[in-house]
Amino acid sequence: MKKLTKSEEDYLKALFHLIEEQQNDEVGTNQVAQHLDVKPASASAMLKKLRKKAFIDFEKYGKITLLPTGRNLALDMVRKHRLWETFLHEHMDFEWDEVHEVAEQLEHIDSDKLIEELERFLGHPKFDPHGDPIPPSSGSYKALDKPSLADLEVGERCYISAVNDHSSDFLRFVKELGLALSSEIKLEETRDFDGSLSISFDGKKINVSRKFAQNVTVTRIPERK
Amino acid sequence: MKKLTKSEEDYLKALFHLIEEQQNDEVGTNQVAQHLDVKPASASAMLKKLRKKAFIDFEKYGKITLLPTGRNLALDMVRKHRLWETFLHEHMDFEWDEVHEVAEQLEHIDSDKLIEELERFLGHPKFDPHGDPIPPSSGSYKALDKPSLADLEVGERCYISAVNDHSSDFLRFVKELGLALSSEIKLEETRDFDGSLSISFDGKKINVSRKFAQNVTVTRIPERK
DNA sequence: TAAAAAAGTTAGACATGACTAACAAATAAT
DNA sequence: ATTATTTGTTAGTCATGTCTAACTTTTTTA
Repeated sequence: MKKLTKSEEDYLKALFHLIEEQQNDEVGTNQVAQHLDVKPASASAMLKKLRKKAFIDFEKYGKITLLPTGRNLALDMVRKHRLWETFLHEHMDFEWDEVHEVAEQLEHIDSDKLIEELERFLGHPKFDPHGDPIPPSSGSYKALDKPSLADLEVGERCYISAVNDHSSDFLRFVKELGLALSSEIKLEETRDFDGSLSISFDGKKINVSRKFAQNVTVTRIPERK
Repeated sequence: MKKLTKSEEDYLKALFHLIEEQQNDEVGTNQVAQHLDVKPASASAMLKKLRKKAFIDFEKYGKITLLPTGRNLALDMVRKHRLWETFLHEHMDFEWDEVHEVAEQLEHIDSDKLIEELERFLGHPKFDPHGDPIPPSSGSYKALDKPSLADLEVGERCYISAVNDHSSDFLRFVKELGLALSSEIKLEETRDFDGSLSISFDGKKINVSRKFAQNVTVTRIPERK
């Protein structure tokens, strides 16, 4: 799992907060832009990038959804932010209104060990200085985060390990395609304009939508050299 | 004093370390590049930028010098790095060989208060986990860091408050120009290709070299609107 | 001291992530 | 239902900091 840029992390966290704050989960480009103090055009570009990486999803002109992977990453940022705020308040003599700005910087420090140790040092706090809950380490269920067909790189091969949509509609479609758990699938190409994918298996090559691909959990086949 | 970018800080710290490590202070572009794992061309560009900001000095194809301002900033980075290393080692259970990488990130956190508090929290340590000395806060003498003629922005006005080169050669030249402590000087323009400056005073407009300007300490005259 | 090697610079390209200006789509108001 | 407004997108620009390739200067060495 490759490292995110500071900006990518900021956007994911912003999306998470906007979804939390508003009871409804109708998050739009302009809200994100305003929250991060950038212009809508900039947000638009970054959101497209995050969609391509399958952290979020949205249709053109539509509302934005945090996908599980993106949500986990956002939770991780919130967790780090609140642990650092607690540290600043309890040990560095920062007032509750001083902690945010510095925590905003500290949350981007990349070290799993540091965060684990920090949590231990602080005595596994459940709440930050503002009374907001500190999310638990996502380490556990992050490990369980299975890749979907949409997470593959072009050229990668995989087997289907599960399907996540149990609607008869979806299952019927899978069957119709001739896809089975034993099929060795290869990702042939992805199309940026609509996120759809081309896959091949059993000598056939077909197109599937991104939505479809996200609902198919897979096991990667290591590249043979 | 405007904030430096992460890269600028890295380059200043690299220069400081290269000068320290080698007994001689002959630091070149390629050494800097190698130390920071970038190509010489990249280092060349950044060094030019730092020279323009008067943190360092060097002639084309020549060796690099850290000017006082740059040295202070570098010392600040070293101080922060070593304080964080101490923190990681003593409180976060990091081994001596694990601290560096994370401290490398933490040293760029921008908060004077945090560093002061961290130092207090650690009990004002004199040495880091590797036994390297932790430089004292430069806060004190940083405040005394007087701007030179070369630090002005184009259009700014100032009075001369002191000259730093006491050679008769230099002093004779100042007198010859007709410059006096009471002269109101305005920086007219700067030329990137050789760093020289155009200044005006008493109705005259003259050219001086960057070396010259760096040896003239000034008091800024606030802009009148 | 003249050729070879090393060190340093410039020019031009690229990625990231901002911006503005112009346009398109969706929602709200009359 | 047809404007008007808000929301979102695209195209093109810019700054930062990196890169490669080609070139120049300095230093080494034979």
